[in-house]
Amino acid sequence: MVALDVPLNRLFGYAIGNLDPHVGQRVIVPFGPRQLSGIVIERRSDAGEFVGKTRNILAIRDDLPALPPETLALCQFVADYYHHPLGAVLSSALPTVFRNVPAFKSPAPACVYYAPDVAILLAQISARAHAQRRVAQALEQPYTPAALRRLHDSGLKWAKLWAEKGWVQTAAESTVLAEPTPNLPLNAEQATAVAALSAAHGFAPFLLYGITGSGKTEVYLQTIAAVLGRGEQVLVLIPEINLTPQLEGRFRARFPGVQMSCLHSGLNDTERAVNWLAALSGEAKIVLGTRLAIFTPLPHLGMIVVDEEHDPSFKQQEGLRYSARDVAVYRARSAQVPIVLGSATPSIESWANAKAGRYQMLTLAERAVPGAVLPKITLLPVKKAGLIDGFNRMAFAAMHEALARGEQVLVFINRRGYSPVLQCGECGWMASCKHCSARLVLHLRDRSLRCHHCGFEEPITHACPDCGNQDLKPVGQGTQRLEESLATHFPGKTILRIDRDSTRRKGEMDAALAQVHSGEADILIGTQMLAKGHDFDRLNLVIALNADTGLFSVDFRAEERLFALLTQVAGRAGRRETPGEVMIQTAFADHPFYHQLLGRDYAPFANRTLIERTEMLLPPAAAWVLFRAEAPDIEHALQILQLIRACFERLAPEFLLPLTLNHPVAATMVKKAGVERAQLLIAAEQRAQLQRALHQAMPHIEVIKCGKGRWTLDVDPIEV
DNA sequence: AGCACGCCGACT
DNA sequence: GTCGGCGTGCTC
Repeated sequence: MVALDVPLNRLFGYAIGNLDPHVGQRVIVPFGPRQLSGIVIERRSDAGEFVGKTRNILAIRDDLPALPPETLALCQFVADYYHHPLGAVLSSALPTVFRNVPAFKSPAPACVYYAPDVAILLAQISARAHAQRRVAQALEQPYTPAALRRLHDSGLKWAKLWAEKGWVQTAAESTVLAEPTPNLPLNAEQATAVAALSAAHGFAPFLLYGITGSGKTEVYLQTIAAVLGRGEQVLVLIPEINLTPQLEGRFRARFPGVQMSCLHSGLNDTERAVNWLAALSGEAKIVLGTRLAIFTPLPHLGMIVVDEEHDPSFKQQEGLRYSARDVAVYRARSAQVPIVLGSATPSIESWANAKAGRYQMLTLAERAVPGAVLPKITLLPVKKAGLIDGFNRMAFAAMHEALARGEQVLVFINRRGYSPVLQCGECGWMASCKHCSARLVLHLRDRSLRCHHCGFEEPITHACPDCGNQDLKPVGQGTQRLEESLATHFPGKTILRIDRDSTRRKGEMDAALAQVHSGEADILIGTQMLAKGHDFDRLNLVIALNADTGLFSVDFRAEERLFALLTQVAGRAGRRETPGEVMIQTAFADHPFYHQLLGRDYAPFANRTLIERTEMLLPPAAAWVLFRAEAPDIEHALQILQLIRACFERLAPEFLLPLTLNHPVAATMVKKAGVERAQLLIAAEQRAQLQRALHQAMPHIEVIKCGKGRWTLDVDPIEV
């Protein structure tokens, strides 16, 4: 029986001929008129019902090792739980080389570049070649070609050039010579956490709840040292952000003699395959990667770490909609190893598990740097009359003071473009997208109106199409407009805007960050992109605008995400000894949310949120699945969902009774990229009840004829 | 998902 | 007379 990447929820049986395929091996099989690459799932002695219909396996691909049974079992679990065909799960879980019919050729062994004496190298490089100097400085530590390329587009080219001249040396990756960076001293809480984690054995889930700057990474590093000491492998999952190189660097510096495999979106297929194979063979002791890395085969797995476990990027939002965090917990249980979920703002799901005693909570409430204090948070009211270009006067005053002290200021606004709405002053018409039920965003820089949902773009309209009025007004504020108004208020100051528009091209983000670090920029304007991880030495004042938009969302998880976001934004201020200051402009200063944010303690917020969820039977107090349908018109989409709902209604009472069957409704944004969308929510108190019902209903749902429409299933959706 | 087969409109 | 539109149906 072979699993193939086709959207059919079954395996396909083939005759083996004179071949001897093993379970887990990759085979090439005929499938209709084409040839596909598949994975052997099972060997059966009887041909059973397929007598006369079976065709022969064409070839066994032994260029890649067979998948170990644990990996197959993990994929089978994911296929069952997320109701996705096993072949499709395998296809998204494995490196692309497994999908291709041509054989995989292993590339030349990896090497690293390093400068034995950085001073000599730097002396050869012009003082004005900032980028080259940055790369040269980095070569104090050994760098792989991939890491060099990430450092700078031409990083590898320069390193090769310097190697020819003898200033830089190469070595096989495994023979690295650097001294490990020393362990940082632990405070009492960190020491307790490291001791508990290092001593854990068997399946033991931990929630490492540590405030920003409490030194969670150091806890991971010292725990990992203990696991490596036992000769076991460690899997570290991290969110999908551009911080992988920093973390990778820190790990490599701490464990210089230890082979480490990175698996993230910055790698090409070959690099990915090589790292994956190193993990499978057991050579790589540390695997550091984004959500996809959860499927990496690890014969000697000893521990799993999920850093920033609350981060939404652990949930894949298309195709196989799995949660890498949840799969990680399942994997830790089946492999009987400890797992650490770390966060300053844990997901309410994990919080509930800790409160119920299913996870052991480890708390880091102190900042790791002695004497470092938490930033002071102030709420500034937004009263229309008192605002200057969207700013409260106090915010301006604070900015003036900070700039006068020679510090940097970060203004955080989660809205790019010039203004989110272009409106007619006469009749109230607003520019909206042809293909989506959404407003067009005004981008003055390239004189366009753009849809942030489908990418539609058109030139700015100068007269109202409804009433002909020529006085169209931009309403509201985006990053570009903010940049413009701050330029007039702070003449002579360098303003740097960092959003998706200003960092679209490769390398622009790094260049912008370098500009911040070199001190060239005085005022930073940033969106979400800037909220995570980046440390700026001279930044002590952060101002957050329009935070309220997250407060009254239709999505019940919006508050939780806003808390995490503002905590991260606040983390940018005063990372060193100087206390930072965070000013949040809000029209709802009395809201309990802000009350708890000001307390700077996530626990009361999480506890209140958990009580609310329990009272309202929302996750994690209930299990949810969401069917989404899309079609050229909304009626068609709703009708598909109605047919799906009917499949549940026909279930036997033992399956039907535990369910809450809602009715199909139009999606919050009905129309997106030209298709109309609807959704159907089905809930139950227990995940298991929901799963049992789904397994009963799916065979009937799969045969529904959808015409021009289509449906998808999202188990444990995180966005509704 | 692909890819074939199949049955009706506008073209050299 | 054909080229080609995309509806339907199958893949061990």
